[in-house]
Amino acid sequence: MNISELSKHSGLTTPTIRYYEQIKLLPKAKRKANGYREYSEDDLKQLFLIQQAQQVGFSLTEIKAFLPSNAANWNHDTLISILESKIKDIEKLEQKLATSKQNLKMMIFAINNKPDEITCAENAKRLLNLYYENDKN
Amino acid sequence: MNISELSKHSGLTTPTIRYYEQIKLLPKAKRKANGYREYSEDDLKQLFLIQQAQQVGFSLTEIKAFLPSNAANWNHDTLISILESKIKDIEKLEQKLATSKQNLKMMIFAINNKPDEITCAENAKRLLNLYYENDKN
DNA sequence: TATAAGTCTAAAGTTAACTTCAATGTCAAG
DNA sequence: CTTGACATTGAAGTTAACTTTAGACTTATA
Repeated sequence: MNISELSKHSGLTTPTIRYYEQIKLLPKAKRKANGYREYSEDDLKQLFLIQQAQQVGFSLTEIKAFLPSNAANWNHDTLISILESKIKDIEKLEQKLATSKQNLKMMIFAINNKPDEITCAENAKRLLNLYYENDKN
Repeated sequence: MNISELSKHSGLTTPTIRYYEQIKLLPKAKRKANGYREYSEDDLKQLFLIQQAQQVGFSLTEIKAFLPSNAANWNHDTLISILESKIKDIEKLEQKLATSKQNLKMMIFAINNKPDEITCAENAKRLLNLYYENDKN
């Protein structure tokens, strides 16, 4: 497929795809006789993988290091340990998300139950404290 | 406390703290007679809150919109709905993290169980496919 | 066959979130 | 009373991840 088709399927713009090739996040694309890039399903899969990794907070540099297409450069144990450390990263992030969610729920509760006699400014301060107290536990 | 003390407690550098004031993520600091900024515990709490929100993927602009110190500008219902939408964002992200973690575990499994007869390059392709198949479910 | 749509490249521009710099002022210790 | 650590400002520089621009070539459509 041409680059615009890959763009449509992947949700990335064509300049972004070319940029990814440039920074070696994608292998150098095969070229047709006319010089146009030619892509396969595998490229599309790789773009999905990249996007997913990116959405959960990995930088393009990190992603590059752990793409299957680079697997040939790795030794087995290094690879496994990289993957395992990524899992740990994710678990840390999951923990943070859980805390944040808790905090947000708490703020909603606090706002809904604001004592009538306090002002907005006082309430803001109260919320900040609530939020913070919750973080510590 | 002085800015360097706030820096130490919060883990942010002093230029970052001044930068946050500049972009109004922090209220304009009170000044001592000599012109030095003077901070309170509340500022520290706010910095923790900011860092936490940032770690789970919110931009500084988003964070600014939802800091308790801005609560006075909001109306009750808008505020609640912002908070609720943040919770939804977090839940989406949690979903993505879970998928990614699954994928990583699968890759580890696949690597450990690589059939002896296939080459590294073939294995890489196999991994990419495994990864992608897993995403769809 | 002309004109629009798609592709190419290299290079410059953009945005977020900081960091670094330069020039200057303040304070605490010996 | 000077030396070193800390503070101030405004402005310029940095990095990641793109996007936009410009100029040229190719392909599909009316």
